[in-house]
Amino acid sequence: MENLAKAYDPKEFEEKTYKMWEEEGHFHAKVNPDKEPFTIVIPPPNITGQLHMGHALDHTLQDVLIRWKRMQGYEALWLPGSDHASIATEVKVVERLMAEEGKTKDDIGRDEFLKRAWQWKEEFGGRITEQMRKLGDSCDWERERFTMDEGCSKAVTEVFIKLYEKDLIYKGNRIINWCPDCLTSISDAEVEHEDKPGKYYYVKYPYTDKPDEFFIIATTRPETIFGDTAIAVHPEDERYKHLIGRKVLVPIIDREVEIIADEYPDMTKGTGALKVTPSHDPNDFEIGIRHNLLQISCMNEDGTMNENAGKYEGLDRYDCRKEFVKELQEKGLILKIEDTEHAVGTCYRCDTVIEPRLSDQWFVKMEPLAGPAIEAVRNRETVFVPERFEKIYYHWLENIRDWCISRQLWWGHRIPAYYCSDCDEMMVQRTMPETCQSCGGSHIHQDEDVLDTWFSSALWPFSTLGWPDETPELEYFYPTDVLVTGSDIIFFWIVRMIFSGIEQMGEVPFSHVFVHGLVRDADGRKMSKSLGNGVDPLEVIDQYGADALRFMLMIGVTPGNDTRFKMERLESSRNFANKLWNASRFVFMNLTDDNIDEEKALKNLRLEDKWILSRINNEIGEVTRNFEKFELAIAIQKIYEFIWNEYCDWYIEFVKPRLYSEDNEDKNTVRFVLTSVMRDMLKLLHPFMPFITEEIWSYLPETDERLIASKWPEFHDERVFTTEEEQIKLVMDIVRSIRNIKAEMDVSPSKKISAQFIPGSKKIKQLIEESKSYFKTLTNIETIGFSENKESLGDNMASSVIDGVEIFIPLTDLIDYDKELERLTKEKERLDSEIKRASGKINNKSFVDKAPEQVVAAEKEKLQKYNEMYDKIIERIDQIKKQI
RNA sequence: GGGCGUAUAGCUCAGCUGGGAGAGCAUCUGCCUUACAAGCAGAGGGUCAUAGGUUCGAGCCCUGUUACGCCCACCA
Repeated sequence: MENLAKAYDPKEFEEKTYKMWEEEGHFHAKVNPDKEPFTIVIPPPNITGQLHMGHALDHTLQDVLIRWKRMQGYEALWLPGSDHASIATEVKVVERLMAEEGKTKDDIGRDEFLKRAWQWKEEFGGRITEQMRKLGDSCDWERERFTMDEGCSKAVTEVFIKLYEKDLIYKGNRIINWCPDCLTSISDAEVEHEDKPGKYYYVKYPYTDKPDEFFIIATTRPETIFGDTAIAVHPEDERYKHLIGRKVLVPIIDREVEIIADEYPDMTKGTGALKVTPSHDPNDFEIGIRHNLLQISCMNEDGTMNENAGKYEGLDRYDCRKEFVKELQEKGLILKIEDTEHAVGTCYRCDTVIEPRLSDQWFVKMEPLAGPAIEAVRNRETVFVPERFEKIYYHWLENIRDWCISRQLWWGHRIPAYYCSDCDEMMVQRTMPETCQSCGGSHIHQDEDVLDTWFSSALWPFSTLGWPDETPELEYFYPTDVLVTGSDIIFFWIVRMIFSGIEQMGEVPFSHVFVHGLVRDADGRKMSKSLGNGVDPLEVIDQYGADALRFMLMIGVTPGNDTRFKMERLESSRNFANKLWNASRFVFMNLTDDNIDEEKALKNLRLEDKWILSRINNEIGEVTRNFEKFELAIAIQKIYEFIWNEYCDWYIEFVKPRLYSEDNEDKNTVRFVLTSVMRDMLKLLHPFMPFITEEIWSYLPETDERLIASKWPEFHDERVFTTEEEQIKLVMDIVRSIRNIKAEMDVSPSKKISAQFIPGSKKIKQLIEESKSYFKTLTNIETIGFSENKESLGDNMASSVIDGVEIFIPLTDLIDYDKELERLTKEKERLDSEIKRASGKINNKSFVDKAPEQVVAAEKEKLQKYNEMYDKIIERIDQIKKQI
């Protein structure tokens, strides 16, 4: 019989096993009408990305679910791919271009730049998929996709045109979030808000008719004063009511603006009056629309001031603020300056402060799309796990504004809008028109902008399955089942996939959203590049194996909550793998090349055999239920405890003597039980620790299929052995009790001793009699005897009382009665508190009246038991006291 | 400003439907017992943040408070 290597070394088999799975086609899913599909599409990692701990967690969750469902007989598809990550990649390529060639993107032009970007994709796009293989991700690589491949791009154009034709996409001159560093617009979701210290500047605006009198407004952004085109006050504001309609001069530049009435200003904030700058503030923009105000922009796209700022032209916005405030102060136009703290929008990529900017952009009209998306979650077509994330989802959709989808970048899906250079006609269509539909001219050019990366990600669940073509894959695998993701991209991605799926497919893209938290460092900090506290999963895998990493990430976490990465946790995970490895080695060591006779074995099952079969059967039922409820941490915990505490610590120890005996028939039984239970536990563990389980599985006799392709075990009623479970429990109690006595009374564990029992019943006596061999192996009890009463047993004994039996251990050395008394007193006190608790309940009339019958009965039974044990302990204590 | 999460052993965290508080690590004691010292056996250690409430019964449900963390937000 072949056996495992002496030491557990994941390097020996992880890579090899993965290759074997892939070559044998286990990851590939195809349209199969005989099976139910189960589908997960991967959150496509950026092509700029490297595998980090967040991926490791995210992917392990998906792989666990996929492997489980595959074993359950589903046609399980885990569809992999990557995202072109428009802005992130563009930044990288620009950096590289500068570093290697000293050129900017404008130097080389659009076409050449795109060539470099594709080069980047070819070079680094595959990096992460190689890393995913190390982790064990069982993706269907034959179906790998990229958001800018032909099919996905076709889907993007199709969706754009469909939405445009439904008036759900429009082009408009609006205030958008502009990043002066990335030089592109970004969506609301891409703006992060940070509280930053700032100042309130109280600025004096002289009245046109009375230049010596001033109207005071407070602003945090004096540099935008150059764009002021009105002053707004609330129509109900008693302080200002009479001033409505009067005119003031914008300081320094002396532009005449009117004091207008608008509902927007908050009378309790600042001076209650607002300077209106429609080109530099979204609210002011709205006010401007309502009052038909001029839109004067005073900044360039890189955040410097333009010609409207007069002598400040060319100055950076913050330098301008400084200089301009200085001038105002010098001219006595500042009443006061107050410190304040206010939220500032920053770019999520480069952290630059966002400049609201008026420009021509493309938008998706959100309201008609948000409604159905809210409905779908309300009526449970899509369920969030844990549910609390639904609130976040609703809140965002209920307050949504139109989505700015155009980006002033080159890397991405170019907007399918074409313009006639002769007559300015705009044509939105799938391919570039040859002539203008309006004037017939042939000077056509395409819109320069590309689409927000998330526009294509939003289509991922169906674009990857062939849409807009009606493929069999789309028909079979859509809608998908679970979408696994971190809470940070609910807005960016989940929301947009849901409304896109509903709009384009008429059906939600997935039935469950399984949300997980962050992997933090040992001190609870977010892992980040700038902090340099990230732990590289590949290094971890190299050192401890992928199974240990996966196990660590899965155990002891609550869905949606963050987890900390601790080296000790990793070690204990590796130790578990090692434990399983060695237990398996032990089992194989005791097998022969002869076949195991299952039928015979089942007829000859002994107490512990039935017990462990009953226990694994129970685990199968429970673990499967946990899986169904996404309680993966609970499932893995149970499997861990079963393998270590029951299979290894007890069952193997129970059967050792049987394996070393000459009774071949009994050995057959043990071998059957050992391998049968091992088969089931390997199956239960496989989704979590695929490599080691597959490796061990391959050594099991009579195994003609891979574990990955084996059938998930099922609960069987005929494998429930309640009586045996109870009997084993008593045996274990006795063993623990004897071990405890030996340890506490300083008897060497290896010392062979005898034991005397006073059993509470004939049945118990018989059980103890039959369990002699267990006591011998597990506690070194050579001989046992029975007595009717304590008095007949003689002196120099340590003792213990457990439910149903009193145990006495004769000591060869002189017993330390004080120590013994101390031990017994501790036991007595423990019982005492139990009795107090139980009797308190039983004597409480309302408990007996109102609690469920079962609970009351159980409590009564316990109380009786405890009382009996208590009496025996007291007797024993008295007996010892006499002897002292 | 609004919303959410967390608070349980020295540390990191579980605790699934309300019914005698658990794990890993750390600590103490004893073991190289022919699967495993990455191990085995035994032990110690908790007023479950806090104040109320519901209930026969609360770590778990409800309300308030405190601390920490996160998300959202167009208060000049």
